[in-house]
Amino acid sequence: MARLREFDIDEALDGVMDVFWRNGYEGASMQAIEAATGLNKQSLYRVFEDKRAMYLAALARYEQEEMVKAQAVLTGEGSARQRFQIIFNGLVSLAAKGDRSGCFLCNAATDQAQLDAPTQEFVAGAMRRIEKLFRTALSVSEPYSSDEKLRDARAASLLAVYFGIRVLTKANAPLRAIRAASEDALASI
Amino acid sequence: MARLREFDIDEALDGVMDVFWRNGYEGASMQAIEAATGLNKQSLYRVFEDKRAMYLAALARYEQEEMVKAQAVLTGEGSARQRFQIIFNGLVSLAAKGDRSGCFLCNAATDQAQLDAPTQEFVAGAMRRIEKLFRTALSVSEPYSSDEKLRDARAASLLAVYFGIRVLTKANAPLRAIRAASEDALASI
DNA sequence: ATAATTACGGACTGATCGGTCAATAATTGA
DNA sequence: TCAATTATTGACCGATCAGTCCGTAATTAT
Repeated sequence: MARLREFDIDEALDGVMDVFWRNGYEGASMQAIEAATGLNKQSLYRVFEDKRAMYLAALARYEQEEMVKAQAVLTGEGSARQRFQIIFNGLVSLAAKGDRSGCFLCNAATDQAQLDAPTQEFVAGAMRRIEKLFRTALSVSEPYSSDEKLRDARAASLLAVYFGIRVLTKANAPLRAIRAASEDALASI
Repeated sequence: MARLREFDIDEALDGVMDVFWRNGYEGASMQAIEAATGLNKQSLYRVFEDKRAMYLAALARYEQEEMVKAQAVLTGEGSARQRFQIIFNGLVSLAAKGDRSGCFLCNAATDQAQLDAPTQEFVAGAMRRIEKLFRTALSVSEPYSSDEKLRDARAASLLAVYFGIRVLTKANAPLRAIRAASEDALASI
């Protein structure tokens, strides 16, 4: 008995995500979000409580999209090293292509995690989920399949290298450094 | 022939740095900077062109302070591994103490590097300088003293782990993960 | 002392911020 | 067809933003 919404929420979220990703929470103006989504503010405020809710929803969408991709690779075929090779080589070739957008989750960690409790909770949770996925991927190969302790340590270490590479990328570090960090990490597996 | 400035620029810069460090560029209001420095806006604008100049000056001061400390350790005594042990253990105990402030340079990389050219240039430069310092530290021990290629790769890798740990810290990752990443990195040296 | 100069601090600026309101358009069930 | 409901839109809100102006205080050379 009423008019139907004309836009798709997930499509709009892609625009919202893009603005927050590039500009950070405070740097993202509602004006920019309107432009990126092609929607009027009010249409967005009907769906989301406030700017903060848009941010969290965008973060959740980012994680979901990235996790699907990562999961496909890390729970797919090949040895543990081969699986991580796909992930890390992906980072290197992204940087090589000139894509310096970095990682939205990583941005959220440095930008908002210490200022907003829900963001902190979400980011910490997302990182735990990535870490768990890393562990699962390592588990398919020796010595990780038999040494749980080593597996967990290596998963944490790979997580750190992963975020480190994304920071280096966003800082326009030379491709050489990004490639070296990636290859060194892979060699350790 | 004129009145003298009553405050110390570097002391003021510490306050400025603190606000930008915690809140990011856009999240830092001049009002907050006034409160943190105990100075009136106008006193700051007499010294710095604008907010952006304050940000860059704060970044420069951060790098200078951190580099002095890092240099003392990394060009000091002990094997390469021992030197990095001091650095990485420092990160772990900082996190253990509940200090989740992270790294200002790392924040700047994710927050402003892609939005402001001077910031990007500065951050990229600072990272290059840290990388160089890492190389120097590695050079004192075998096999790095004889294998330049391995040394450079390891320096880049350690740089990535370093920033990764700082991101994990700011995201309130469990101390266990931070410690594991640190120990794994040290074991690789 | 006084003239010259500069620091200080609070009032002020226009612009933009996130968020809301109210008038209008569209859709639905009855 | 019409009553009810919701989406859309642009105007609008007070607050805050970065930055400026200007009257006053302080300092120094003369």
